[in-house]
Amino acid sequence: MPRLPRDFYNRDTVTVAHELLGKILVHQIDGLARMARIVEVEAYLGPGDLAAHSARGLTPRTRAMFGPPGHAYVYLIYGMHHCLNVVTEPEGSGTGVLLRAVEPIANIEGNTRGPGLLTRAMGIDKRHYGHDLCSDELHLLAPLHETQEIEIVASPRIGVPYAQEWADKPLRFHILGNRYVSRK
DNA sequence: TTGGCGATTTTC
DNA sequence: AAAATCGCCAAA
Repeated sequence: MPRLPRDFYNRDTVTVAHELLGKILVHQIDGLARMARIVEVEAYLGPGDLAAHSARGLTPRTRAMFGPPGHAYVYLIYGMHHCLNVVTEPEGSGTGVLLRAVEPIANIEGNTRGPGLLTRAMGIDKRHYGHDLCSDELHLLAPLHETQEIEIVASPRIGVPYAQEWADKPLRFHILGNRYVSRK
């Protein structure tokens, strides 16, 4: 299967979010490839998006989100869970896509239905902050052909009621009918 | 230096 | 419905 090139990520964030659905996340640990299919994501559109961390501006924490596309923005939430984002658009944009749920394919143990759960199951944590997603260790693959056409459902993002008019925008996307989506 | 809080998950 | 748990960041 072809690995997604950096150019894939250097595009409009909503476009990338849509196209990430059905792609395969790969993390190599001790020669073992943990693989899972992305079934749910959320788009964060930069400093103007009040739900995005980058709305706070360039800080030590958001540095990776303002970095070049095709890298990982990992953060710790509620003091106990890691979340993985894919950085999109040209360097400095502060945009990215949160991976919220994946479907296990190979070498995966445990629940993957939720942003904190999928990072745990994939073995991803702060060590991967700013990590290159075009690397041998951590990258994404495009299936040669979809087993079936993917239907995308849009809905408001989870857990951002404070973001005022941005709270209700339909920037969460998931694969219609997939059982590994984090919520009904 | 300090205090409030969060792109969550689990349990009561 | 509420706890668990800690790094980030704005304010002082």
